Amino acid sequence: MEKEKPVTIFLADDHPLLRMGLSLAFQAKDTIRVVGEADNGFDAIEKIKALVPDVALLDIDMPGLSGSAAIRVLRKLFPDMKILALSTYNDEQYIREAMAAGANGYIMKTVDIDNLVEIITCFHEGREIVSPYLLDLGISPQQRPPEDDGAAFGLTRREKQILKCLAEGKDNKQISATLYLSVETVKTHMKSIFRKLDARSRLDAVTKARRHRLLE
Amino acid sequence: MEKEKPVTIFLADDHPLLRMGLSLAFQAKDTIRVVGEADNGFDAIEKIKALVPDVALLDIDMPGLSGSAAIRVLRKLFPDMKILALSTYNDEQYIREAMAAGANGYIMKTVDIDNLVEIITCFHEGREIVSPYLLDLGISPQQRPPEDDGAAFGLTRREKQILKCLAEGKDNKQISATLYLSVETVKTHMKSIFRKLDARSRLDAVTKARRHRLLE
DNA sequence: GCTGATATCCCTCGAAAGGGGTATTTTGTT
DNA sequence: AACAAAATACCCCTTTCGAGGGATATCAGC
Repeated sequence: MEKEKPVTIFLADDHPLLRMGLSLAFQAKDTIRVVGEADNGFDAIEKIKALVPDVALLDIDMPGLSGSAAIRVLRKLFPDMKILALSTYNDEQYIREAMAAGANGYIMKTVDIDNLVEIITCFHEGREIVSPYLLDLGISPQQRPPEDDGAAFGLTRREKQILKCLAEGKDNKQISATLYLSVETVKTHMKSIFRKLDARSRLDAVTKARRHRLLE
Repeated sequence: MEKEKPVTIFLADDHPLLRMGLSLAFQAKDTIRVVGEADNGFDAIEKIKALVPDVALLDIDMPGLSGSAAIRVLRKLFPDMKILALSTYNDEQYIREAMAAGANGYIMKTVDIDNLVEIITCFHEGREIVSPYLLDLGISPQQRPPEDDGAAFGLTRREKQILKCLAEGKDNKQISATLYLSVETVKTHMKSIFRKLDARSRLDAVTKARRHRLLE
């Protein structure tokens, strides 16, 4: 049997402990080699551009640039790179978001290590793995990101920040404290968000934001 | 220098990868010895009852019995055990919840491994570590759990129905119309839901429900 | 019988939300 | 410099929430 080159993989996750777990799990396998790590989306993109690994394993929930946003960028830079989203949640919206951003797969952090290794090697061999869960949702991998959402909903930077706070369940007072604004200003922005999203309540706004992947 | 017995520690987290990371990090230190692991709250309680470690490190977000609920139970069984909550979120409410359940400390998963080791050894030596963050929230460790022993989430059928309506963005009036109830009844159930989920707003309730996969 | 859990309904009251304005300052782009 | 867009802040107002109190009725289980 010929000796194959190991699959090179890049890890991005904001939890050092988890990265260590992954690294060590892969070290034990000579078919996979970890070539780099990052703890946020920005860093991940920069390093991946430099390292060009076979596979990028990106956590969805990272500070700064989120995994989904990073995936979107990477998918444009490397149309053929195998990108796997890693996440704590099996939330349907998160999954759709990641897949829409251009991920080739979505993996739960509850995954067993051997399964993960198997998934990665299969991916590298060109076989697409579509879990029954993804099929249930009617999602198939390798979708191209729907023509750059640039327009979004015309939300400004500030409005997106506030929307994000909103999605975290904060009330106006907490949001004002988080962003160092007056409550009145938050209310003003909130009105703009509601108008742009055609939402009638904060819950409605968050639901619509999730649906349209505005939370990145 | 005399040779001390290593601190025995129990790990509970539903992510095998993270547990592996922790285990390996501790293996490198001869001052800490991992005596057991679990991937859910029920299992953790059973094993901890059998093993009686010096320190229990429990993830807050686990399927089945959550970390906070497990902490509450363990605190009653072992009033003096050092219990540390581990979490992805630096959400004030989560922190308060864990501390109220009887945790001695709250640790973010973004923690550096060396810091974690230091924290644990300090704890074992009897020194309480109160992070500036906890102080900001006016929280001090070693609080006794307030009797409230609501096991899992224990939502009733009706409460689940209302929670679902809530997640759809309905207000109390719409919910009452949907379920043929008076608004007052909806409010009563809503209060129960808030209490059980420890939510402070409807958005918060929905967020927590999503996180704990209560919406299906 | 008693108890506990569930479900239903009612009241008050202060705090937040939500909708309508207007106005100033900052920032970015012609 | 001129202009547009964004960000900030405040006013008014009504409705809805959410936290306190209660209360009654049913049904299961001991």
